[in-house]
Amino acid sequence: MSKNKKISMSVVRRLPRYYRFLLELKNNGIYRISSQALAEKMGASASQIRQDLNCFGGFGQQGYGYDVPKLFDELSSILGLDSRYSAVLLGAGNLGRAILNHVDFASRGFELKAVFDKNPEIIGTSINGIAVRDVDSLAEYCQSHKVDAAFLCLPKDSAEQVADILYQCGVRGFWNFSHYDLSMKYGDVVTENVHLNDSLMTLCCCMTEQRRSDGAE
Amino acid sequence: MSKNKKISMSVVRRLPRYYRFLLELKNNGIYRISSQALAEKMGASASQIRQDLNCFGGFGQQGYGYDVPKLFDELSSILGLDSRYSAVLLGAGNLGRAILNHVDFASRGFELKAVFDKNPEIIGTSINGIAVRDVDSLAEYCQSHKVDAAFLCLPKDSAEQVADILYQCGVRGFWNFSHYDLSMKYGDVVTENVHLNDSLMTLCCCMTEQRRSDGAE
DNA sequence: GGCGATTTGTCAATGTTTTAACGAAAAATT
DNA sequence: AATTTTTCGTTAAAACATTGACAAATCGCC
Repeated sequence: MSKNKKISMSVVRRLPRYYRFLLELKNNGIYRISSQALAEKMGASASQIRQDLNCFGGFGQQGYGYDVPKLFDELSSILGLDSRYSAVLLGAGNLGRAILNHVDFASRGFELKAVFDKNPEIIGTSINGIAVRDVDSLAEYCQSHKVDAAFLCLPKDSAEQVADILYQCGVRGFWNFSHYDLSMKYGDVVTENVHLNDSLMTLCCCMTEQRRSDGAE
Repeated sequence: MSKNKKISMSVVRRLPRYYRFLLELKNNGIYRISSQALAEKMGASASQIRQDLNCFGGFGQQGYGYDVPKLFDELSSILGLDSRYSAVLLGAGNLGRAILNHVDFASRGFELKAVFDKNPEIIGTSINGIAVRDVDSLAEYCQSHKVDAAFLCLPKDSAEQVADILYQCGVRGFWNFSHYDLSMKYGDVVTENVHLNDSLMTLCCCMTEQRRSDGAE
């Protein structure tokens, strides 16, 4: 049913947001919505919504709109949320632990299998029911277990070291919180970068820009 | 010196990365670099780098390239990192604490002044030397202290509640980790969203897309 | 100090993304 | 059952972003 054209990254980045709004509609018992109504709710243009959804096939119906539960299911499928990608988390520091506690992996298509760190004080302890292992045993673990994805919550230098091991063991998906640029070295991996420091700098930049233009007015 | 044309968001989002690479060059004692060399290092095109930097004025010199320390200083200034925006953090749960411990606010132009939460068990305790206050005292605090920015590390519903208070007290910069859409309601605020769950879904989507196209080959 | 090599700043061309317009299909209404 | 309204899917246009090309400026060398 899906059109065989590559989906642009701009569209992919909007899909999770559609998914969220559809879920909310569904939970509120709304079973039908028009692109216009959804656009107003989301602060987007109706045209964009129709064009985005049409990348994957015509889910709507003229004169009616979109069937909410159906569209929601289609989105889940497009996003691949029914997957069970096995994942490991690297670095059980503040950030890693926050991710562990805060993110619901299962509903996003991942199954967290193991956590690794190099700090002897926390190796052997348990977080959210998952034991923290010694990072030295990473290669061994990856060879005996199929690992699809890795969540990198460690500093740049450590990230560089573990990335090599992970890549050689066939890991091709990375959720990268470090400043190490994976995609520079490995061409065939899927990388999703989350750079918190960059994000905060961007905020600072925009606030400063606004302040300057306010002053200039 | 800066050209009076609005900088596009695409450019702004690249600036922190330039900043990072420039800092590294500077730390390595490299005081001069051409757009070509920087492009290779960053995996970008030389043309893009020249065009990006030129939005702010001609920092380079023909036949020579760019002076690293000078360019670094210019970038700091463009990003506004010498600012001292006063900030408060809302929500001292896992995520909030991780942000507190993990992010260096000062070097990104912010000064964290206070932390608020609604959980009685942690109100009064101290994180990183900053006392956690009762969120009920937020309005009072904001009225007696100038607050430029807020970091929202709480669930959607709570975010909605505090956003109103913050906006009414004049806060115009938001680092938003919640799923509440601030920019929908308030037009004149600067919002930088970090949606971890969306990010993970995006990774899942891209991995699934790759898997599908691998299978089709 | 002159000359070839280097490298920027900028303009033009290309590619991508968003918005607008409209025919066609289905629903709602009379 | 016919007509009006709604609303999609699609095509065309506009806006925006990236890449390529080259003249002009500066550097480094002889």
